[in-house]
Amino acid sequence: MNQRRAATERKANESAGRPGKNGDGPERHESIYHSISDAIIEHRLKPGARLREDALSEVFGVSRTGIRKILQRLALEQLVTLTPRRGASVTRPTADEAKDVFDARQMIECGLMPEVARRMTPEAAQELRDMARREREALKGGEQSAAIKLSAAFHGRLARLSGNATLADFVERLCSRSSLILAVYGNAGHLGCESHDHDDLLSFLEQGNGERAQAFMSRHLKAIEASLSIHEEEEETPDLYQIFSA
Amino acid sequence: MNQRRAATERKANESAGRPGKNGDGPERHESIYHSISDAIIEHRLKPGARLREDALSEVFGVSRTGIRKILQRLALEQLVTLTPRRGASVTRPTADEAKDVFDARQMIECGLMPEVARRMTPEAAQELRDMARREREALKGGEQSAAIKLSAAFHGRLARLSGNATLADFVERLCSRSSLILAVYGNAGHLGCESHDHDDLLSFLEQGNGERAQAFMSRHLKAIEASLSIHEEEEETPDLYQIFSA
DNA sequence: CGACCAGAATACGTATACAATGGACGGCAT
DNA sequence: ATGCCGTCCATTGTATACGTATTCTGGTCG
Repeated sequence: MNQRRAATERKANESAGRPGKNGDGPERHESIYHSISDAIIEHRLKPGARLREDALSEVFGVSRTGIRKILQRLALEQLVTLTPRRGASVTRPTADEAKDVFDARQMIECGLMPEVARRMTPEAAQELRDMARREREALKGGEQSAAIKLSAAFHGRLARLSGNATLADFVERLCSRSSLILAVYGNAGHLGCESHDHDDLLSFLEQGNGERAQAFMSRHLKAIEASLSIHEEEEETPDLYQIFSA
Repeated sequence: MNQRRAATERKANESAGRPGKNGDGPERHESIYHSISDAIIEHRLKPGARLREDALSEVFGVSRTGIRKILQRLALEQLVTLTPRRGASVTRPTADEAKDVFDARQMIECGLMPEVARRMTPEAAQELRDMARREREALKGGEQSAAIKLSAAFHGRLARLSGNATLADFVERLCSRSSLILAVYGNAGHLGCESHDHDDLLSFLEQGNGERAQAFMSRHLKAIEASLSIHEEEEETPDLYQIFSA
């Protein structure tokens, strides 16, 4: 009955992120994982933020064991960085990593477009249009965090339509990391995806025109990358030398 | 001093996979991880094999906590499957997954070839030629398991030369999974990579001919995939009926 | 003779307790 | 007054113990 004790204390459930759906069951960890990963993707947790194990365990009402498992999963997805003996913190992507991620998205997402165009169905198109609409509304309403998450979800859903689960997983991972990159190198007020880009892309896909969709996706990703201000932040102590010796 | 107790008992060290380099230090987990992952890639642990936590903890002389961490990491790389309440077992890839993996390799590895050709250096070429030679020797000597691991390492090293660490990680993951696929769907005696394919590929890369290297890689991967006998295996108990009723 | 149910054993999931390490603050010496 | 060193605290890493579910086996009933 140890599991129930946390539920009995009730404080954990009150402060949990999603009060409605935290069952006692085994999907509890999944729920916590999504709470944390959403918070990172939505920039509620900013790069560099420390994630202490016992703080998280207290917030979510589970013991440190479960938190550690979730933290390790997030670390393998490179959303958090695990420093030995120092704990976990939200990953701060370097400029090199940012370039790698966008190059990878160029290759994979663009390469997937022809197959996506081939498999596009009216139902899927409708669902994607809904997502694009909600993203536009969130953007207009000033809810940046919701817009970022919806944008990543749009790209992920699109990749999933290709039928290749492995590549879709890769794309989802890349989109999550892109959110982090936007948090570090993005300019406030000018979010990555233009408001109507996703709708335009959908039009090409509904026409079954994979080639134009591929070219458009390429421009789309290039535009996002170009909107970033990539400048290697100061690293460690060495920059102090070049700052004060100048 | 709890850590030392296992070392004192000495039985763990005697039966450990790599007796030489298991320090007490924090890289112990890394060593165990590689022991298990190598065993899977080399088909010493076959798909479907159960991986009991306490058995592993006894073999390696660490407690179940550390084993669980390693098992979860392997699960995220899809080398082992974690069934709730049932434990861990070596993943048995489905035919669909096999197709996804090889399609993904087509897209990523082929797409990487031009950049690899551009960045190829004499030193890197020499290292790759050594790996190809060792793979050929292992194949000739009948050491299938070593050849499989070297082949995966060759493809991974090649991808790493592109300079894109993210895509290189993806390729390494795909190569590991490919080893599993070969174990399930490969024909004994006819391993995936032809013995001189890797050498031929290296020639194109050394010439800086990215286009031909890309085309060759595409044929190379298609050849491997074609050499598999993809047939959905029987699932569960029903196969016993059709085996013994025949 | 076969199938189903029950009990026991085995193995996983979770929490908690303990140990070790790294950082921070305060004191002391120069 | 400042710089260095020692001690304390905070936080993670690891192990172990307990609870629970699943499975295998043995017995009984149809």
